[in-house]
Formats: sequence, C-alpha cells, structure tokens
Amino acid sequence: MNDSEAILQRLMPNKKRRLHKGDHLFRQGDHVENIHVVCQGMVKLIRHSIDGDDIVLQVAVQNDILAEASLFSDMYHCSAVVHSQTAELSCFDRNSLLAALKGDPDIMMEIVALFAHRIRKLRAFLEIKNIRSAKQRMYSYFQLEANAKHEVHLQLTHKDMAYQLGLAHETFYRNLKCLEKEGKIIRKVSSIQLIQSV
Amino acid sequence: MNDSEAILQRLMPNKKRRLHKGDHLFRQGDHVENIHVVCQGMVKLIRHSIDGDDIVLQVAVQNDILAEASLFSDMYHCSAVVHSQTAELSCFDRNSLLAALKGDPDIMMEIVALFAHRIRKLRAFLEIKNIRSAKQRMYSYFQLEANAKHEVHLQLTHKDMAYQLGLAHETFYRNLKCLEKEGKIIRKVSSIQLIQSV
DNA sequence: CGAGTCGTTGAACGGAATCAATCGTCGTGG
DNA sequence: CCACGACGATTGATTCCGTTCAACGACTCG
Repeated sequence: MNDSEAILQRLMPNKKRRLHKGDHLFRQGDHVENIHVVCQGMVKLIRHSIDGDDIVLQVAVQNDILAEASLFSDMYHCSAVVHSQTAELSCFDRNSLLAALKGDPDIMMEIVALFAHRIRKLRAFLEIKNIRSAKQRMYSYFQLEANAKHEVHLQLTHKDMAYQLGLAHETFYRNLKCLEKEGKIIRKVSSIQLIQSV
Repeated sequence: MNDSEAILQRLMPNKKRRLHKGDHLFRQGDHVENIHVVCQGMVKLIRHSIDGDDIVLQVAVQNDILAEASLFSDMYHCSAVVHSQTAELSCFDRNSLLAALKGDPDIMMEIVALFAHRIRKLRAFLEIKNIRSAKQRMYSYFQLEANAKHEVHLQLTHKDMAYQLGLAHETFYRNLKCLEKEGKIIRKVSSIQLIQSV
C-alpha cells in the first residue's frame, strides 16, 4: 500500500497484477484502459520516436503512478516495460476512475494536492541534478529526502539511487564512503543519518 | 498570458506585479496569501536549511506556477527571489482560489490535467538529465520540446537552456554548433529545426 | 550449487567544466 | 546621441573529476 494507491482505492476497487522482466504493461498507441500504480519493482516508460531513438520518459518505482497524463488521453503516448525481475501493480479502470473523480470534489482536491506535492519534489530533484559535484549532489539529495529526525529511509538500492541522481553507481559508493569518513553522514542498515554541521 | 494563468483567470481576477532583481516575492516561513504565476522573467525558489546550505528548489520561468504546493500549506517552505533584471507576475489570492476551485469541478479537473501534464514533462526532463553525453542530452531535449513540425521554439536564452540541461553554457554552444555541422539541426532566428535522420 | 546482481575498490581515460578573452547587442543615463 | 556597462554568444586552452572497464566477495533465489 502507498499514498497514490490509498487515495485511488477510496474511489474504486483495484486489481493487482504481477509481471516479470520484459513484460509490456502497455504499448505506445494502445487504447488507455487502466491507470497503474507501482507497488513493487521498476517499470520503464519509453517513447519510441520515428527515427528509432527511444527516449526514456520515466523510471517508475514504488508509489509512482504510471503516466498520470494517460488519464486525459485516449491513447498511450509511450510504452511501459517491466525492468526489474518482477513487478506488482495496482490497476484502476480509467473511465470509472474519471467518473468517480468528477463525482467527488474532495478526493479530486486530494489528487490536486498529491500532484502538487509531486511537482514540487520533481522540481527540487531537477535542481539537484544541476549540481556538478557528485558529493554535493548526493548530500543535497539526502537533505531533501530526510525526515524531521534527519534520517533518510532507504527504499531503493544504492544502485537505483545512483541512477536517479544521474551518477555511475561506483561514484555513488565512493562518495558515500567519503561523506561517512568526513562525518557528514552515518550509514545504517536501512537508513542514512545526516549529521548537522554546526 | 499563458496556460497556467489562463485557467486560473477563469476562476477569479488576478493582479499583476512587477519586480526587480533581488526582490523577494515571499520568504520561507511567511504566511501563504497568494499563488503566483510567472509571466516574464526568472524567479528562484530557495530552501534555507539549518546548517546554512541553500537548496535551489526551482528556477521558475514563464508559465511556471510558483510553488503549486503552497496552495495546500499555510506557510511557505521556501523563499522566492527574482533572478532576472525584471519579472512580471500574476497573483491570485490563495483562499479565494481554493474556494473557487472547490465550487467548480470542471476547472478542478482541468487543473488535475494541467498538473498531470507537468508531471509527465518533469519526469521526461529528469530522464534526459541522466544522459551523460552533452550532445545526446541536448538532442533528446530538442526532440522532447519539438512540435509536430519538428521545430523547437526558443523561449529561453541559450544560456538558460544550458542551465536547465545541467550544462555549462560553453558546452551548450559547442555542441549546438556540432549538431548543426552534423546536419541534425538547423538554427533559425527564434527556433531550431530538427532534421529527421533516415 | 550456480546464475545473477549488489556492493565495493582500483586504474586509466575522456569529455565536460573552468578560466579566459573577444565581439555584438541592448538599455541607460549623462 | 553617444559612451558606457551588462550580459549573451562564441571560441580556445587547460584542468579535473566522473565515467568506464575490470575484478572480486557477499548475498539471494531458483
């Protein structure tokens, strides 16, 4: 269960699907029938362009809604392929969802809030990727993801985090070690503790 | 006028504000009174952390809504500073906006659609920033921004585009030249024409 | 038990950042 | 009206840091 799924579930029942690496959830050009939320695993959204170049539009992990925009489109503008060994998805019928939304302004407002929150986070992330230094970029990321106790709860593997930060995983490991050595963070089993400097 | 402003204007009247470089639109901790849309110029959203590090959350340009999430918060979680020489903003009273939204499900749905669209674009952008090669990153960006005629209309200066792509502006110029030399693009006065390969 | 992947470290290379300098343009103010 | 400053656009030279290639141990899952 996760935020996105929880809100949508209050609107209508959902179905769970379990898929495996390489499976297509949908293909570019398909008619939009379902809206999906990732419960477990990793799904890549890919846009195929005319000249053969594929652009990766999103690497969706836990709690991500697959192609929010497909709610408002009859056709998928990209393909979704499972990238992890397995993936579990929550499916909602698109038309029922739209109808239910229209009939429930309160939940619609919650959706607006959820989306607004996502946008803020994505924007912050974009700026973090403008930081040249790998170490600083990582540290800013931790600051952003940290809770009130300055803990970063790790939901992704280090390798996946490295990818999201736009770093080679080796660089990520090296700088993680370095940050620890400098006393700026403490690595724990499934979290990272940030240390306040002064 | 722009998309964001247009939708909000149908809900309620707005006020225009003109500001200058260095002006604060609001400060972290301030009570949220207005929602702003950038009409012209560049505004930086900055979060100040306890240990003095400032994280840039967003560099807002034309058509961007400043801190969508502030709609659902009583206090600003970041400061907004004008970064260009001048900036023109459209202001909407937050409480009136919320009330108007609740009373108009159709427009609320449009907002959901607008946000969904933004999210998709931001996600695509994030993935583009994972492309290591400057040239490929730029080309993917152009593909993403291109209209049906494979034209990219330039709203930002090259320097600003470079920044958004996370590149030094020199690198941007060099690779722009290179892409043109390779016949992949044609530079025009206020647009770039993409050439389909094969 | 073996395949696959994560986590980790080392060495070398390459490409982007950085520093630096020039030209053109635009706006401003004396 | 022109001189001046500010900034965008452009190119060259050099440096540096992140990528890449490579290799290994640990762990999980079938």
